Amino acid sequence: MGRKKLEIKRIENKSSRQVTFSKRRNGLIEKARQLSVLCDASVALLVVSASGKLYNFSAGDNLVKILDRYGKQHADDLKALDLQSKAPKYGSHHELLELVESKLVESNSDVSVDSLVQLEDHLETALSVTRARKTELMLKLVDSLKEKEKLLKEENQGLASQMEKNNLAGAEADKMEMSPGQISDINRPVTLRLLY
Amino acid sequence: MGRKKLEIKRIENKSSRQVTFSKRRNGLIEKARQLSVLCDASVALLVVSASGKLYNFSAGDNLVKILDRYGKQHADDLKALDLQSKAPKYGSHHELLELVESKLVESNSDVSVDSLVQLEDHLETALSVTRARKTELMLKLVDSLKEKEKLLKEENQGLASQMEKNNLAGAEADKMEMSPGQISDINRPVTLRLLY
DNA sequence: AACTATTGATAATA
DNA sequence: TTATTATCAATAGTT
Repeated sequence: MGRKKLEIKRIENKSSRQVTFSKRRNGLIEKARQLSVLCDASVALLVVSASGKLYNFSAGDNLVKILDRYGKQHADDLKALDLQSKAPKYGSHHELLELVESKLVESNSDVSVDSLVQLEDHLETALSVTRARKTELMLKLVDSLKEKEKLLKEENQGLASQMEKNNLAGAEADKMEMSPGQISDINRPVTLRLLY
Repeated sequence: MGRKKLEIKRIENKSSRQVTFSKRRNGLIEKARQLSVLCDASVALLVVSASGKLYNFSAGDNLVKILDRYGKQHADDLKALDLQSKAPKYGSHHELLELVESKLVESNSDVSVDSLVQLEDHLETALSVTRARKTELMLKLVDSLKEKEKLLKEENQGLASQMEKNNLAGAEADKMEMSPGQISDINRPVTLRLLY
């Protein structure tokens, strides 16, 4: 779409790569917006430049909802993420507060509205990503607890039925301390009451 | 880019909306791929169709890495922000809805910037409340599941020890089908392996 | 799914 | 960066 056909491979010239990045990034965002409007869809787009700067866009729904949805459908892919977040790399509470404070001072001394808008955007994206991860982690925790519960119930039932079997065998010999009736009326119902 | 200029607004005809969605989604993904290759960038793209189906694409890095990277980059700022959402107690859900609704009616009849600023404040508060409640409810769910787990474990242990007791009594009479050894070596360890 | 007439995007350029 | 414009690419409507 230009004066010449361009092969799709890394542009070696640094400045034209930069120009192309800027143009195509804007084009991509516009296309995303159009898709969202035309087809009533939600679109989230994250672009990280080679220099590490992140650009984000979302339409039709906020980024949180889209990411949440992704998290639910791809929980398995995200295990690595979970593991990383379990070993937090954050400093102490005190350190964090100091950092935030310094960022705020920074932004207060900079009077440009544009730069504040940019900062707002970055923080909002970061917040969205973090919220999505929080939600995802909590959902996974709930799932794992439910799974544990299921296994425990199975185990419990297995033990109860095994016990009943043994009790019947014992009753036959009339040597039991506790009758089968006591077991099924007192012990088993406790479990059932708690779980159903 | 077609036989006719297309206005960028929701396509009302369902089937042509579907066709356009499919075409443009593919186009968007191709553009994302090209940007990634040409400019050595990472791109993540999530698209949710009106019918709720999710399509995702990423290039240059996998989506998890892109999200994770950005999350970490700003994790420090966010930790502090999260702390804010712990304290406050708000009115009922119903009250809140009424407030928001009344503000919306107000703002539609009054276009002043001031009133919109006020509305923004109110809505942000409502959003915070909703988030806080979500988190609170999830934490409660987690707690209740953990409590269930604890009770089940106790129950399980009770059953196991009761069973062992019965088995010993039975063994004395030499009428057991299953020896105590089988129970403690085979049945009990399964529980332990699954839970710890 | 294909096919094209058109519009849209953008590479080179300034 | 921003603007221009000659080209190439995407796609809307059609088969």
